[in-house]
Amino acid sequence: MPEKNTGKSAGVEKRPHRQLSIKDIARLARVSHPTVSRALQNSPLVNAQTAAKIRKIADEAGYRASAVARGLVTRRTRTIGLVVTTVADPFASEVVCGIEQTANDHGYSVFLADSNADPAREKKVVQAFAERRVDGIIVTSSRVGALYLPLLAEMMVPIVLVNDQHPGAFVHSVMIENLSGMRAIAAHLTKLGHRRIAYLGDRFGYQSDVERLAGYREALHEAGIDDVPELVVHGDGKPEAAMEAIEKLLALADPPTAVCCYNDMTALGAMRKIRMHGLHVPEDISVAGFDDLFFARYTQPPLTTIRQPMRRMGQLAMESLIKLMSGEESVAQIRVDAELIVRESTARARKQ
Amino acid sequence: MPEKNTGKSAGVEKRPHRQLSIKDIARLARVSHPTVSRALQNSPLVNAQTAAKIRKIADEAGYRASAVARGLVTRRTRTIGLVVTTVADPFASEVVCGIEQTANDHGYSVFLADSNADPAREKKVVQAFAERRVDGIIVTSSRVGALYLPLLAEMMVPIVLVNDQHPGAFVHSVMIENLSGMRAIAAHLTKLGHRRIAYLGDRFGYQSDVERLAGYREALHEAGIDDVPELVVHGDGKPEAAMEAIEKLLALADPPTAVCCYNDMTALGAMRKIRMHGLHVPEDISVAGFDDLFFARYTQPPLTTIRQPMRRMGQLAMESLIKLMSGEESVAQIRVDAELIVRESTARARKQ
DNA sequence: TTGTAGGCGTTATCAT
DNA sequence: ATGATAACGCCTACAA
Repeated sequence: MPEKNTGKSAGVEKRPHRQLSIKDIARLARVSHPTVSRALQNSPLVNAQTAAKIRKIADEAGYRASAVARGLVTRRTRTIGLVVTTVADPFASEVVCGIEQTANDHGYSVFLADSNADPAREKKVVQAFAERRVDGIIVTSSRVGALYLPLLAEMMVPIVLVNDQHPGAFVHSVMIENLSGMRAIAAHLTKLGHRRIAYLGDRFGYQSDVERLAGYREALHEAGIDDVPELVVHGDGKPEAAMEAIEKLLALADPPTAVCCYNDMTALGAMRKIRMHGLHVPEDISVAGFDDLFFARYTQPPLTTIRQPMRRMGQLAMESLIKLMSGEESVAQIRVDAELIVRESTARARKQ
Repeated sequence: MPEKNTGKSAGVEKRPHRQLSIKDIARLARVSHPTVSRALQNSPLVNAQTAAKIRKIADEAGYRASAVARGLVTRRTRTIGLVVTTVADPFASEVVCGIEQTANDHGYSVFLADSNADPAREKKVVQAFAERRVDGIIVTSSRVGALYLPLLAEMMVPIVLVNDQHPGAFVHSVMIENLSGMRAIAAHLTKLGHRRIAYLGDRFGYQSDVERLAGYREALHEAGIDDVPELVVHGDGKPEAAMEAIEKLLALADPPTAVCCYNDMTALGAMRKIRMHGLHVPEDISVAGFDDLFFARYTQPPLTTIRQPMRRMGQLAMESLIKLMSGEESVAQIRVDAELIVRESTARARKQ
């Protein structure tokens, strides 16, 4: 029986060629299937010799046990679902990389899904994960996290969030130290003699933006600088919006001498626009980022920023999830430290 | 029976809580399971009224059919494996994004795996895909493609390659028009009056590097410029190596007035190093990239480059794979056109 | 140490 | 139009 038609309307689909099954190996090895199963799992309940023979035969035959059949009976697929706003974002892709490596090292496969910050798509994606019977889920940098919670809760599987904008108290998460990170950047600028320091944020109200803004404020207060509302503007975490937002700053009667950007992507747009105005970084205005994406050291000038250990954060998230999936406890909120990286986009303030 | 211990050594693992099955829904709806199955598949073989009732009940109960059980019987998992050198690469992540979206729109889920260009890992990854019984595989920007072929061939599933460095004639692939793309860039430079134009390539011998180098040469020949071996150097497609490689060019007694870089990442490193030498782009030397990654428009100066429609290429690859998985024919080699994007990193050659 | 007999949750086949 | 029954490929009692 090589192939047979499924009888579907199109009539084009065919059943794929049949793979070797455990029974085929059993026949070849002249033992029963369970014995093959045991041998392949290195069970001590099987004679070492026969086990070796079976493994040899299975190997030569190119036999691969079906994870789907195994998943059906064990009720664990050794699969996780990874939701990300979009992989085409340098921050997300680094985190994904860390997650994937760790998952792989522990025998897990990962289903990747982009949500595009589209609630409808997000729902589809989570439902797909439910049908796939994933053992756990990681959500990275979600902007609509609030929508997940009910959906995800239904699935009855552990969930870990990475830098989520809506940290529910009851879920597990890995987050960067937003506040102290941004405080370090802002303090770096005050120490360089800056007094008019602006903050170019993400969308107003996002958790990480709130925390970073708070860090910026703390540093300024410590340096005896009062809040100046006109120096706080918001973009959306991407270069385009940053180019618009910084216009407001540059149009000020007394423009800032330094700008703390929400992240490196924002800094990228800010630096571009500054240049388009004929101004120079850092001579006319200092610019700092957050994330330390790969391009930060190659911008002109190289970008002073805060390093987030993105891969490490992915790894931590996956390790946490693995614990949870094994029924163990795991730290609910993991906070990782940020590191100030001083490059050339920040310099001493000119004498006013 | 809420939970029971598996009896594994650790003793910590538990069977996850039982999900609703088709039989549960059947009981609730007072029909047989096959009828539920049919109703949920919108089969015409079931009374419209009862079908509606069943769907309502299933929906309210939050029932999700198990894709793993379905996969076992249908022998199709509606799952694909996606191998990428590393997602933490802007080119790859864009392609992945296009693939994922398209897959999702067609009801496919994608397993993502990084190979890290490590043959051992690559093997593990492909074996995992085999065990997962993926219906197809896409490999993006592989640098060790040659290793795959035997492994992948065993799997008996369709394979599509995206910008692979070792295009086997017998596989399906989506590739950018490397030659004409690089020729367009080089021609753009000759038209600007440049005569000493360098080529800063990827690793020597890679298919895409060979093709782009050929395009560069064609353009120069058309402009009546002879080959100058010392003007052709190689990096590895990343900024660090580019910084080293361009040193050779800058150290020349008669350095080039323009450099065609293998890709944008290479250009990023090249521009940085040029600046470190106190030179300016494009006044002292023009620089061009290839890919049009997101940052290209934000470099200082913005980068002249060749646009690869990365998402589109991912989409094409996935669509091609879907056809193949359905047993249809599909174009073996899809070549997509590159588009010249002129920005500010290239300018007229100064009078010598 | 090994084999036998279930069952995991679907879809498919054959009755009815 | 629906229901009984048998796979799918594996794991896991339990029996031998």
